[in-house]
Amino acid sequence: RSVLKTPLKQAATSHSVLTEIQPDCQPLTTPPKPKEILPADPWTPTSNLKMLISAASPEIRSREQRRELSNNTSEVLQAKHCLQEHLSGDEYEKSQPSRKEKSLGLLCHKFLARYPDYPSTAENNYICLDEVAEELNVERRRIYDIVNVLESLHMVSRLAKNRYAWHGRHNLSKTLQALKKVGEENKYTQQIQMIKKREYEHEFDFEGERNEETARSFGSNEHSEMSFVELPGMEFRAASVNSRKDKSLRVMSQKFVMLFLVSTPQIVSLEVAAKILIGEDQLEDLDKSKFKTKIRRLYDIANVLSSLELIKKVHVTEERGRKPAFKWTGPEVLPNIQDTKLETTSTTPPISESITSKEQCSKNLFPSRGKQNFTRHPSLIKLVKSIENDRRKIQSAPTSPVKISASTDQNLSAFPNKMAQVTAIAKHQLEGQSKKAKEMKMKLSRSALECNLSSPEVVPKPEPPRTAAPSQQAALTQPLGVCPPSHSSVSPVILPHTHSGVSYAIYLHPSQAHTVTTYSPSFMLQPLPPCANVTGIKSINSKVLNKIATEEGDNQIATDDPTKSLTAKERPTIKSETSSQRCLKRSQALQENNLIKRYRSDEESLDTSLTFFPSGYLIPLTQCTHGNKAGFSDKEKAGICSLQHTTYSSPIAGVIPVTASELKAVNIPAFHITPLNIMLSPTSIAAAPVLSNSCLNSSNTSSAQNPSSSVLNFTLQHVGLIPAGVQVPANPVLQHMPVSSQPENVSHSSENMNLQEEKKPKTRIYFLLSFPLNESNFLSFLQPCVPKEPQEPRTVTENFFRTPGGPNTVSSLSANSDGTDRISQGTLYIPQRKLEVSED
DNA sequence: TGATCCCGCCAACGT
DNA sequence: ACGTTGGCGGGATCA
Repeated sequence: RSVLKTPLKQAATSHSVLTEIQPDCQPLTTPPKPKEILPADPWTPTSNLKMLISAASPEIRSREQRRELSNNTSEVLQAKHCLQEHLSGDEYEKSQPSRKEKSLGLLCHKFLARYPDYPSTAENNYICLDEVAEELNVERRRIYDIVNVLESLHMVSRLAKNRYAWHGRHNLSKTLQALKKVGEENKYTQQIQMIKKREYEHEFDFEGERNEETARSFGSNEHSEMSFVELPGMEFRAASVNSRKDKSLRVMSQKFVMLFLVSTPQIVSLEVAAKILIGEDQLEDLDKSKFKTKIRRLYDIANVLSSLELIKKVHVTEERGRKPAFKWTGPEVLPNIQDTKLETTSTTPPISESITSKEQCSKNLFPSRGKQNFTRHPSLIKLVKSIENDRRKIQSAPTSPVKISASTDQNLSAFPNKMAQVTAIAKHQLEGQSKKAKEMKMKLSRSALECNLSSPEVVPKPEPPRTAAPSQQAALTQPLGVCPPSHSSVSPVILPHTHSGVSYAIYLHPSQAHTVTTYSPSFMLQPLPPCANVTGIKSINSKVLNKIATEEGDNQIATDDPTKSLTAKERPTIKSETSSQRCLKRSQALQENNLIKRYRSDEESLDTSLTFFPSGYLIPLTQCTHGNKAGFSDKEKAGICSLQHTTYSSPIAGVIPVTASELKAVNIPAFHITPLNIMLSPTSIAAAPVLSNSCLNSSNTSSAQNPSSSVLNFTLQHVGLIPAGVQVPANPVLQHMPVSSQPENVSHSSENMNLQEEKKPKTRIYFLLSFPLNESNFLSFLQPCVPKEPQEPRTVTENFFRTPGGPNTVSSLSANSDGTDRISQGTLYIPQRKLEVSED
């Protein structure tokens, strides 16, 4: 036993060195290992020891242990050491109590080992911070570091006070897509170049213009927005209550990730990252301490991301010297825009193009801010180029191929030695699960579409074998970016995600979030699939309406089983009807009534509903779609489609008879949006531009989109974003624009979108704006963004919301079984997955 | 030594 | 008041 568990720990304290030096002996110097109880160490979840230990306060106990143990430790260490050697030989790894053992990276591995990469919806993967802290034997503070980063990736979401829900990598691809998009919007690429340029200049000392320009462009606009944008968000739910300022870590983490996603080489040095992150507020003059602090934080984030295998450390050799940097080793994120299905696995999307389009978009969006132009002095450009070239010389180590699932072995190899063992262990365990899931996904995706992603595995077809379940899961999981096929029904459909499909809501302005919340509730979404399986997503919506609140509470629970979720839902609100069918009907009816117009959807129509979250970060909407499509009846689809088109033009209002609450629920669903939703906080107008940018990409046609203010108001109110009395004007606006569902429609808009055209239908996008806009602004925002690939609509999602006005809902929510307070805040959120199903 | 980054104080916020 | 979150930076370790 000792072997297993401890190996890690003790092993060489710091590393091999120690071991070598004092292999047997006691570690005089540092009491290395003080560690706590040995047994516990093994990250094994089970470790009872931990429990025991936990009894004492963590710190105290840890310290005491250290002291006490130190003596023993040496012995232990030796033993372990031996063992280790046997085991792996060299790698004794780090286990000791040494600093490394305590590293965030290792801790994160342990943490991750406790949960599957692709948890099934059914399980209640909820995380109790206290428990985790105890089990892992660390102070809670450390767990926050991990969780915060995971939150930024939507791998976890906060449910309540000490609770978080584990989503694993299901939403990862979407999140990454959203982040990429935002990063592009923010022009991080340019910012990076500027920074580099500056550095370069400094060295050589150029003239002034550069500085000024850069500074300006840099400083002024975008960042600020960006920052806000980034607020960390969680996936679906907003769970959060995020009150605090969600500042740093979460946001920082997202930004950091964005940098990788927009960088061509996908390598980002800490220095540059720190500057950009800081820069947002203040241009360059960073003060040193600030810079230093930022770097520290980046290390924290990087450790977690590294544990996730999204990045790995490398060194960039520039003119100056080597600089620590990180290379993205995560999945490639397809640009939305792009065309669809490529088969290439590799990444090679036309970055330049995308950027360009983006830029344009941004310009369009923010016309006023002209400054943005990137600086483009010729001379500068040259510099930049040269720099970049240098940059490319990075030494990165091996990169691991990536992602997807690589086989276990590969993954292992990739890991650093130290961690490797540990990780490996954990991973192995986990991998089984994740791997399977991945495979399934892959298969599915492939079969469905041929995505590009990268899946190593090639199996083209989905196998039916496990299928039922698997398929579902796959759907749930969201495959990495794949594309989507649109398609029809069933099978492939699910695959949710595709990048293109990504919809996300951006909430700008963190602080605002509160505010936002206020007025807006959230609304959300629904998903449906789960319940019925595929069936009626929409129906769900209706249900949702009814009980949204309840659901939320359920959601955790619900998550597990769609079925259950339903029931749960029922109880609260609905109760009876429960059957999903009914829901569906209702929902359908509502939808139809309400709204919606349809658009053409064809099969593809996605149905989807979206949700908006008030939360502050980027939220990818997940969707659940899986079932939906299939589930939906044609009519629904039709109805939906129709709605959209008209929607703005004519407010739904007339149509809707339903109660507000219903509307809320319904509306969204009705809308069916697949596309993006963006919420801006009112305050941050500045932010707006950002948003717009995103939209930009898509481009668009401006067309018609402008909704009249009245419409907006109406919509918003119904949706619950704003209180009934409130008028939009200054407030948020909601709109949605349909893009064409089909390519054609889109096409007109811009070339950017071209690609899309070919492919499938496009999705529609809706935006929610919370800040005051002018009409003119508004228009710009409206522009539809079409995802590149249209994917299917996936959608579903979650739902719920809270409204300011709707205390009821809220309260009910709060009632959740969990007891969590999540809702208390008003936000709601719902279980995304609940419906999902998966499982099967 | 510079690169990393653990540790934990203590403030902000919630309850 | 107390508990939860988590910003922040000193200073210990690592390389």
